[in-house]
Amino acid sequence: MAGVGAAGELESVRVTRILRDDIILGRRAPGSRLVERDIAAELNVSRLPVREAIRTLVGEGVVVARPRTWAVVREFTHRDIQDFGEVREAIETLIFVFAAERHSSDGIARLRDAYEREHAAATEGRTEAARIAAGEFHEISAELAGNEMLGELIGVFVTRLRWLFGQHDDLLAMAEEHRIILEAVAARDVDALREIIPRHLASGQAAAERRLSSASRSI
Amino acid sequence: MAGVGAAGELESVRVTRILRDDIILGRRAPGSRLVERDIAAELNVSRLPVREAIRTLVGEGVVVARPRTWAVVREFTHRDIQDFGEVREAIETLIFVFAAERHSSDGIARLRDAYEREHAAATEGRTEAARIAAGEFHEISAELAGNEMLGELIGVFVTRLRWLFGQHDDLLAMAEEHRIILEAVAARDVDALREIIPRHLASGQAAAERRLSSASRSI
DNA sequence: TGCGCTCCGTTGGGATACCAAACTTGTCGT
DNA sequence: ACGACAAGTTTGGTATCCCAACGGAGCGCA
Repeated sequence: MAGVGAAGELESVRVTRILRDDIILGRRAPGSRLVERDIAAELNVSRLPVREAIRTLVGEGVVVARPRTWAVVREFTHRDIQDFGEVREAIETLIFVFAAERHSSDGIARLRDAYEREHAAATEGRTEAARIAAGEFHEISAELAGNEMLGELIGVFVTRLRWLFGQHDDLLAMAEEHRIILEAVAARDVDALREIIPRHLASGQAAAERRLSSASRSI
Repeated sequence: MAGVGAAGELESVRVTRILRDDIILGRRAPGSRLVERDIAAELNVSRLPVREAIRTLVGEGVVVARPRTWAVVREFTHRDIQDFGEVREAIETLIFVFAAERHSSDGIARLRDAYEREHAAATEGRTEAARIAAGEFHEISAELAGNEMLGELIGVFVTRLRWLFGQHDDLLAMAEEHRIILEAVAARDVDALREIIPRHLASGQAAAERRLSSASRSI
């Protein structure tokens, strides 16, 4: 059965996406088991794509696997969130500073477009759309930074980011912060950015901490 | 034949290490094909561990794989090296600054030990030993930084690092730079570090650029 | 000569069956 | 209550088989 997945998409990619979404959306709780054979049965695929998917998610840092036992959805501690925040601050600062120094006018237009879509969605209460646009805001910024390694780096961390910080409550506040960042990038005001970014991230940090507390288990 | 690998080590890990070393040591040239079946035959394993290994190396950024074709050893451009250098500067600065702020006296002792071994090896012309000690210097620093995410980040980049920057010619100069860093970390002199690190990395950068030129092919 | 197209061998992605090693877990004895 | 042991579970790996997609060589056409 199944046989061919859908439209040329690799099964392993499909499975990865499904599991990743399950984790990010909380359908698979931190600490819950990821049993290859069970997941394979659920999704009507063999163990192979599931294995690939789990490896990928381990690489993305949201799954923990020890040899010869089941993998589990990673349980983050307050400490992890704090550590992650520190690293994130350095990376995001780098991105926006580079973006400020190197952007083209066309790039700024795209960034502004993403912001405006985010703002509109946030205003109208379209939660999901606002989050997607906010994500694009960051993606475009990484692109404007003109450093592909930075893009790869983000790629490794983006799942964790979405998982831990995807719950930013106050969408309007986030959009407003993005507006401020946007203007600073457009004005190539590096000094302002070095001050703004840490504050911007701090608010998401607080949301992540709260989220962890409410769902508290782990260590 | 083969059957059991060695002492509990997973085959996929063993294969990964072999391929990684092949790449880092130049036994597999940039652009050369990594054909699952061939490698499996060479190493007397099935295709699965080879697949895992290739995936891992893709994650480490030294192999490029597109669906349904052979993977190739990544070809780095001057641009890639420069981009990587920029990112590395930010990360390493973060590491040493955190290490300076948070280290214990015990940690400094270990760092000093690594430096002294590096210096001794460099003085006596023991190239390999000097490089290993230099690597440990960085590892210990990352540990002292007290941020596990930073450790994970380094883990993703360390292979690339070893590959691109592993050819630092002047071992004595590198050891001397590490001494300066060591003293700054010990003295918790963050400002000095923010000035030192970029200079430290620039010398390795130059070596990497030279290396790429001499082995020039690629784009 | 130079360009595009087709065809075929190659190659990875996946399915299936099976086995060994090792991790979990529950039980039993002290 | 606690530890050793046994049984069940789960992954890691091997061996095959099949298929779709890719790469390249060769062909034909302009």
